[in-house]
Amino acid sequence: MTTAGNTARPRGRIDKQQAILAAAFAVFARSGYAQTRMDQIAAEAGVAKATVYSHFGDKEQVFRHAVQALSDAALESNLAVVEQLADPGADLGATLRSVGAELIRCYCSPESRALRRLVCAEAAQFPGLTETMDEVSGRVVRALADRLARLALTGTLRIDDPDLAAAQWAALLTGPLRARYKFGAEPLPDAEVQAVSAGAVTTFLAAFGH
Amino acid sequence: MTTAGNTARPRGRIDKQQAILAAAFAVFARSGYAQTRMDQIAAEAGVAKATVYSHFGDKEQVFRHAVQALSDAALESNLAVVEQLADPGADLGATLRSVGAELIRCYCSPESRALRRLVCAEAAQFPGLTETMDEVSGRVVRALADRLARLALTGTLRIDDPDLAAAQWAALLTGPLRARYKFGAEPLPDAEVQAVSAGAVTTFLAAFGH
Amino acid sequence: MTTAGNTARPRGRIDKQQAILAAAFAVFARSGYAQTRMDQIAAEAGVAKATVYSHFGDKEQVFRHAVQALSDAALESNLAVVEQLADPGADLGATLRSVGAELIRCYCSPESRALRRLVCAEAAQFPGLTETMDEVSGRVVRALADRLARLALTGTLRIDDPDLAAAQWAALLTGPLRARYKFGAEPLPDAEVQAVSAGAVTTFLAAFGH
Amino acid sequence: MTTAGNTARPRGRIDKQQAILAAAFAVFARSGYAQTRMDQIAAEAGVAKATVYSHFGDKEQVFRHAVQALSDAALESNLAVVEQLADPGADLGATLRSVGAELIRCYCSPESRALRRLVCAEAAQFPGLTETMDEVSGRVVRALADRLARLALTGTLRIDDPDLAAAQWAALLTGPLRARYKFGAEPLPDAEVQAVSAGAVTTFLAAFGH
DNA sequence: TATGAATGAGGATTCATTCAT
DNA sequence: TATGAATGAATCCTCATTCAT
Repeated sequence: MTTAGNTARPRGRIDKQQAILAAAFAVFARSGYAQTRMDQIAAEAGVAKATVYSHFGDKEQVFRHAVQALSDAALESNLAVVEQLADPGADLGATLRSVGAELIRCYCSPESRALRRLVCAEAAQFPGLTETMDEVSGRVVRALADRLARLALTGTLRIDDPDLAAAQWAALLTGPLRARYKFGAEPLPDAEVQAVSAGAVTTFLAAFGH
Repeated sequence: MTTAGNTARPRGRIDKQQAILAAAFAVFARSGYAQTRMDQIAAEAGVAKATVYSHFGDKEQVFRHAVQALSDAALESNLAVVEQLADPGADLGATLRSVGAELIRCYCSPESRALRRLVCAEAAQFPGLTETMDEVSGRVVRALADRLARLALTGTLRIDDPDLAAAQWAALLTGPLRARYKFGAEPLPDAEVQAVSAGAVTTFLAAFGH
Repeated sequence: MTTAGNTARPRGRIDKQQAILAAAFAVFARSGYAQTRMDQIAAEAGVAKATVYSHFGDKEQVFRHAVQALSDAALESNLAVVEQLADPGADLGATLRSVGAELIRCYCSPESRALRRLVCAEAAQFPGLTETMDEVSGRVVRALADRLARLALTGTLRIDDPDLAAAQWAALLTGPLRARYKFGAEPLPDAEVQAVSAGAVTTFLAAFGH
Repeated sequence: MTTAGNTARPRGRIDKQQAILAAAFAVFARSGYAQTRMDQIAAEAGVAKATVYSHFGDKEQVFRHAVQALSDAALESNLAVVEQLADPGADLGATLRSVGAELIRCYCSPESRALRRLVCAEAAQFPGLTETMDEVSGRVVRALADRLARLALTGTLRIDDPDLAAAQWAALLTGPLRARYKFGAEPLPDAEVQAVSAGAVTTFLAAFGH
C-alpha cells in the first residue's frame, strides 16, 4: 500500500504524511523542539499548516513521531554494524577495531547527535522519551552481548557476563569522546575515531581476551 | 564602603546578583531554556523583572551565567572526589570502587543531570556551550590522570598513558548508565551505582593492575 | 466571486483589510504614531491583534498604509476643488475667492491636519514619508497650474510661468494661516477663511490679472 | 568647572542645567519626543538620569524647556534678518531678494526643521505648543510688517495693510518650498533658495511696488 | 543636589491552534 | 482531506520614574 500506488490519489495522503514527517525530522533536528515553528515544518513539507494538524493533532505528536522515526533508523544502522561481528575473521583485534570505529561513526552521525540533543533536551517535558532512548541503546548492547556470547562460546573471548562486557565495550567506545563530537556540530576527525577505537579494543582485550 | 557592609544596604547589589543567579539555576534546570519565563526567575529571586534585565542584559546572558555557575560547582565537587585518590590506602580495589561510586553519584546528581540537559538542548543555539562542558569533563579526567600517574609511579598500577587510562575509567563508570539516570528524573538506585562501579574497577584493574 | 459577494464570506478578507485601515487612520490621527497601540487599532477595527499583523506585518507598515490612504483621499478632494476652475464663470475674482476658500477648508480639514501632523512628526524616522507628501501637494499645484494655463490662454489671466503662479497662489492661501489652524485642533473660523482667501486673490490678481 | 570655573562649585548647577538642556535639544531634535529616552539625554549631558529629573521634574518639562529654547533662538535669528530691511539701500528688489533668501535659509535650518517637526508632532498631546509657534512666526511677521510700514511711509512701497503684506510675503517665501526641505532631512539647494526668493519678490512687487 | 540601582506598568510581536470553505 | 485566514494567549523587553545613599 505504501509503495504500490500507481492510481492517482490514494497515495496523496501517505505522500503528505511522509513529507511532513521528513520535514519535521529536519527542522526539529536543526532547531530543537521549542525553536521549531509549525509553519517551518509545513513550509518545508510543502503543505498547509492545517494539514499538519489534521495529520498529527498537535506539535507534541509531530515531535514524538519524528523522534520515533529517527530512533528506528538509528537502531537499524547500529544493529547492522553489530552484525558484522557474526563472522569475526582471523584477526579478532582488527575486526573489533573496525566495528568499534563504525559504531563510533554511527554514534556521532548528524542524525544521532540531533536525536540525542532532542531527547536530552526534552527529557524533562516529555515523559517516556528517555525510555525510548534506553530502548535503542539497550537493544544495541544486547545485540552486542549476543555476539560476544557466541565468541565466548567458541573460546575466542573469555567472558562471564556478556551483558556487562557489551556495555563496557560500548562505554569504552563512546565515553572518551569529547562533548563537541557527541552533541556539537563539529565534524568527527577520523584520527579520533581510530585512536578511541584502538584504545577501547586494547583495554577490552586486556580484560576479556586471553 | 562597598565591601564592609555590616550596615544594611551596600551589599544589596551583589546579594541580588546572587539571588537572581540562584533562581535562574533553579528555574532553567526545572523547565529548560525555552520554557523558562523571565518572570519566574524574577519572582523566584524576589526582584523585579527589570532588575534581572539590568543585571544581565537578556535571557541568553542569564542562561550563560547560570550554566557557567553550575559548571563551576560541578567541576569543584568532581575534583574533590578525585582528590580522594591521593591517598589510596591499603586496599586499592576498595578505594577505586568507593571513588568510582562517588563519581557516579556526582555525575547523576540532579544538578549535573540538569546541566547536561540544558547544555545538550541548547548546544545548537548557543555556540560555546559544548566547549564549556568539554572543559569540565576534560579537567576532571586530567585530574584523574594525575592521580593515576602517581599510582603508576609508585608501582601500584601499570599504566603507559595515564590520560587514556583516566578517560577509560571515566567511560567505564558513566557509559553503562541508562539514559534515564543520566538525563531523566529517575532517582539512581544505590545497587546500580555499586554494580557499575564494581564492574568498572574489575575491568580497569584487569587492564591496568598487576 | 470576489466582487459580487452576495454569499457571506468571500469578501471577508478585503472587508477586514478595509476595516483595519480605517481604524488605523482614525487612531493614528488621534494619537500620533508612538502613542498608538496596536490593540487600539485592532479593537477599533473589530479584529484580533494578530489579524492586523498578518495583514500588514508590523506597526510601521500599518502606519505607511494609513498615511498613503489619507494622502490619496486628500489628493482627491483637493483635485475636485481645483476642477471647479475649469469653468470660471463671469466674475473671475469671485470664483477665485470661492475656490480659494474651499482649498483652505480642505487644507485645514481634520484629516489633513492629522495627516500633516503625522507626516511631519515621523519624517525623521520614516524615510519616504515627506516624498509622499510632496507628491500630493505637487500634483495639486500642477492641476492648479493646468487650470491657470488655460485661463492664460484665453487671456483671462496674464501668466508666464503657470507653475510658479500656481505655487504662489497656494502659498498665499495657506501661508498666512496660523499654526493652530494648520496643525492644532482649533476649528477654523469662517471669517479667517474669507479674509485669507480674499487677500490672496487681491494679491494674486495684482500680479497676474489685468 | 567646565569652561570658566575659577571658583569650584557655585556654577556647577547651572553648568549642568545648560548641559542637560543642550543635550535635550539635540536628542529631541534627532529622534522626536516619543523616541527620545531620558537615558540618552542624561548620557549626552554627562549626568545621571536622576539628575535630569531633579532639575526638570519629568520628561514633558524637559521637552517644553527644550522647545522654548529652540524657539527663542529661532525667533532671534529671524528678527536679525528682518532688521536688514531697516536700511534697504538703492536697489530695493535686490535687498528684498537677499533678505528673502536669508529668511528661507533660517526657515529651513536644521534647528528650525527639527523644531517644526517636534511642535507639529506633539501639537495634539501638548496643549500650548502651537501657540508658542504662532508666537514666533507672529512676531517675525510683525517685525516684517514694521519694516514694510516704514517703506510704505517713505513711498518706497504702496501698502495699505502692512500686516497682510508681511504675511503674504512670508507665505510667498515659504509656501512654495517642498515638504522635504521644510520637514525632511534633505539639504536645501541654493538654486531653490534663489528661485523662490526671486519669484516671491517679483509677485510681491507686482502687488505692492509701483 | 547627584547618583546607581530598582521597579511596575505597558507594548510590540509571535505562535500553536481552530474555522469556514 | 487541504487550505488560507483568524485568533487569543503568552512572552520578552523597555522606559519613565522613584529611592536610598
